[in-house]
Amino acid sequence: MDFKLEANPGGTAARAGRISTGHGEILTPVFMPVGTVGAVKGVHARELRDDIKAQIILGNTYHLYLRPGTGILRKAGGLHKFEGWDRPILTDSGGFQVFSLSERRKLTEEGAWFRSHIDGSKHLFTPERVVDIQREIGSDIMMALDECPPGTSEWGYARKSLDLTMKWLQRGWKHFNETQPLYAHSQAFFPIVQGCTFTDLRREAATRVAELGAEGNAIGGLAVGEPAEVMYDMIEVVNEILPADRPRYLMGVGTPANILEAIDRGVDMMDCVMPTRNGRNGMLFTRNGVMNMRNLKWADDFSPIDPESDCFVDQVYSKAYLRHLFIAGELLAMQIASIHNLAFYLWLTGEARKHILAGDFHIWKPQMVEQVSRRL
RNA sequence: UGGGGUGUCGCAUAGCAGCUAUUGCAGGAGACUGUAAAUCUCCCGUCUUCGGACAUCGUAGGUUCGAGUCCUACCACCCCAA
Repeated sequence: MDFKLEANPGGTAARAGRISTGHGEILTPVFMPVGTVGAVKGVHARELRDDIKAQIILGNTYHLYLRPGTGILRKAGGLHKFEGWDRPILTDSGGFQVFSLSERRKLTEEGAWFRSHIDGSKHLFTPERVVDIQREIGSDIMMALDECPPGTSEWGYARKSLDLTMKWLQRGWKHFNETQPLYAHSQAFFPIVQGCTFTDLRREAATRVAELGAEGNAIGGLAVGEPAEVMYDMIEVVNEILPADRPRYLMGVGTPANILEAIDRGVDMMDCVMPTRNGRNGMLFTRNGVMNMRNLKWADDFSPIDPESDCFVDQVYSKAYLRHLFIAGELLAMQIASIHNLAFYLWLTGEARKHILAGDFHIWKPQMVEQVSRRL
């Protein structure tokens, strides 16, 4: 993997860059659609490529390990072939499941024990095992195993948690360097900065992560219950330390406004389930604000979903029709909403890139933040 | 024209003397941030100073300390005979 910084204009920490991987280039800043179980829910590969213009998508180690299992993925020749996606893939390590499945797991120094949410069986995720599984998945970018503590955690817990994450990081990094890819493309390993909402812990974590010299670095443990302003502060603190010549990945963020604020603070890559999950639940993100498509007010609004978008679904379908599909419980409603939202997120990060390259990002951003935050 | 049955918030249901009338659907709104999520929460008779207040089980009477629940009449619908 290689990263070229193309623009880093004054007046903002925002930057534009270019990541090359064994599955092609990624222009940054970039939003990465989430495809946890080997599928971006409700969206197929041609829509991802042609309508959404996705450059890279996610998969999840925990979910793919449980089902279909690494045996099947190896037989398939890796996740790219299995799911029919020939562009880059990034896999999360299962670290987020340490957070989201907290009632079903137990942490030890050795690793994280999970009781499967599918059949209740017990599994141990160690920093080494998680690298091995991601080798079998064949993702272009793999993530370190970490503990993602809630945003409301106290300093004492955050301290202990960070120590564990750092120990796991050393082991995962060592194992990554001692193992080889199983398929014919290279893989990168991204360490993750934790430290909750505490500046001292974040600085320490960022310093130690930077020392590894990985091909890219991630910021985790944000947008998990803390106020947005605190999240922005933490991004700033961390990005002052993380190397400028490597991509920075902000994990799991966020709303369109969150994404613009993160880019403004020097973040290059982001992912989030919001465009797909909220889309399935009737919420549309647009450049003019947010719409709840189930609301009565759209029942007779026959204007296009997004008149300014050149995305197929935005031009062809009306708001009234989409509302009808949601009220009728039709699958198509969720597909249209997911495609629209992802296309919008990719448009937004693409537009940010254009304005960074043009040198007027600092003017464009505040106005766009205001626009996308409206409730329609 | 006889005989039998049934009427509960838009629809469907539970309740068959004990105080606050159940549940589902439909309808309205909100939530969702490295996906256990096509999920979850709230509202859904009227008024409210959000503490409550007042109504209400086809209609009208009656029995009873107390009636959606029992009795009588009427109305409506359904079924079976002609």
